[in-house]
Amino acid sequence: MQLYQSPGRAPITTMITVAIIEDIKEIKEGLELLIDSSEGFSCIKTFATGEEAIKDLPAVCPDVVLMDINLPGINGIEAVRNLKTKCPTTQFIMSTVYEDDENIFESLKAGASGYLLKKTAPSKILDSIMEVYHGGSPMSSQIARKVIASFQQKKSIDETDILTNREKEILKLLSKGLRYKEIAAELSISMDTVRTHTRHIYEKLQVQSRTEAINKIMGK
Amino acid sequence: MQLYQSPGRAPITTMITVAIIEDIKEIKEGLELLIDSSEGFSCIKTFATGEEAIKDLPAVCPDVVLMDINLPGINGIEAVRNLKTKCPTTQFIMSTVYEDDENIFESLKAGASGYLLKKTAPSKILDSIMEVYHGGSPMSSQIARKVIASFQQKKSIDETDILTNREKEILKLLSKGLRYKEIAAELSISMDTVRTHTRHIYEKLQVQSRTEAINKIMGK
DNA sequence: CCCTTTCTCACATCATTTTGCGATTGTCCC
DNA sequence: GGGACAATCGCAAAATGATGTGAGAAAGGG
Repeated sequence: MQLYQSPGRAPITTMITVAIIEDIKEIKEGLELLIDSSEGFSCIKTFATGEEAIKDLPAVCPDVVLMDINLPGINGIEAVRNLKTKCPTTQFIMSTVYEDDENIFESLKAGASGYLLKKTAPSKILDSIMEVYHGGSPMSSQIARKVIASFQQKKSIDETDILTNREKEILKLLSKGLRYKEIAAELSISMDTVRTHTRHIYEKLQVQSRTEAINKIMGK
Repeated sequence: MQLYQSPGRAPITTMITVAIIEDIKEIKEGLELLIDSSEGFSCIKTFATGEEAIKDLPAVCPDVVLMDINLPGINGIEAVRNLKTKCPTTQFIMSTVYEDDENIFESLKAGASGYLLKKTAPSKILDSIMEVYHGGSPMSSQIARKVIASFQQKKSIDETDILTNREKEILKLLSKGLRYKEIAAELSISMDTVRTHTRHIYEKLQVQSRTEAINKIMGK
C-alpha cells in the first residue's frame, strides 16, 4: 500500500505509527489511505468511537493519534484525557470542523498537542503529524492567536482603571472567597463599608454577583 | 529602496507599516533594509531603546512592531506592556535569541502576538509580519508546544474524579456565575436539586461557598 | 436480590449577599 | 469656596445561598 515508496529502497527505520479515531466512515478511510500510502507513515489502527479506543489503543500506543472531537458517546476530548495518561508518549492531534474556543482549550488541557480543522489539506495533515512527532504543536496561526488571546485576557486586577484602589483590594478578597465579615476584619473596616464598596464594584462592572464580578475582571 | 519592486508597477495600496526596536545596530539596520526592500512593507521608524519607543511610537502606531526582548534599560516585555495599551491595534512580534519559557509567557501576557527567534530566516520574518498582520500568531511549533504545555498544567474541572459528571456540570455553571434558578432552568431540573448537588459538591471539596469551590477546582 | 451510587425532589431554617437610601469626612482641583 | 471623588459608616428589606433532614427512582455490581 506504500504507493509512493520506490521499490527496492532500504526499509524506513523511523516509521511513524498513527491511529485514527473518527466516526464518519468515509473520513476515517480517507485518512487511513492517506497515511498508509505515504512513505514513512503507517496507520496501525482505527476506531469509530472513543470507547473502543480507550479499550484497545493502550495496547499499541502509536506515535500519533488523530482524534475527532465530535464522537458519539464519550467525546474526543474525554477520550484524550483518558488515553493521554495511559499513553503518555503518544501525541494527540484533535480534528474538528468547528473552530470553537471552548473545545480548543479543553482539548489542550486534556493533553492534545495539536489542533487541526477537518478542511485541512491532506499534505498539511502529514506535515502536522511529522511536526507533532518531532515535538512541535501544529495549529493554524488563527488558532494560535486564540490560544494567545486567552493569556492576555488575564489582565491582573490592578490594570482595571475603573475601580479605585480600595475597590480593587476588596475585589481581590472577594475573589478569594472571603465573607464580608472576614474582609471587614482583614481591612479593619466595618461590614457595612465592605457592602458599600462591593455595591460600587458591581455597579461599575455592571454585574450582580460576586462570581460575575470575578469572571469579568479575571477573565473567564 | 524598493529593491525587489518592479519599476512601473502600480502603487501598493495595502502597505504594511513596521517599526523596529532593537539595540544592536547591525541587526536593526539589517531588518530595516529587509523590510524596506520588500514589496508591500515599509519600515517607518526604528528605535534603539524601549524608552524612545514608548515616547515616540504612539505617534505613528504602525501595523506591526518587531520588538527585541533584551534591551538596555526597560526590556522589550515592559515596553510592549506599555505600548500595547497606547496602540491597541498594533501587533507586536517579539524577537529574541533565547527560547526561554518565562520570557515567552510574559511577552504574550504583555500583549505580544508572535514570537520569533533571531536566527529566523529573513523570508520567514516577512511571512510572520504578514501573518500577524492578518490576525495570526506566528511562532515556531516548538514554542507553540511550550505554550500548550502551560495549559496542561492547569487542571480543568473534568479531571476531578471525586465529583460525578452531573456535579461537574453544576459546578461549571456555578463558576459562570449563574444563580440556582438559572442553573435549574438550564438543566431542566428543580432548584432544590441544584441545591442538593451544590451541597454535595461543597462537602466533597470541603468548602462552604461557591467562590471557594471554584478556586479549589480551577486552581489558583 | 441487596447494596451502593447517582440523580432527583421537597420542606425548612439560618446565614450571607445584594440592593436602596442616606450621611460624614477628607482630598484634590478649578 | 464649590464640585467631584474616594473612603468610611448605618439601617433595613429583599433575594439568594448554604445546610439539615428525608426520600423515591433508576442503574450497576456483587
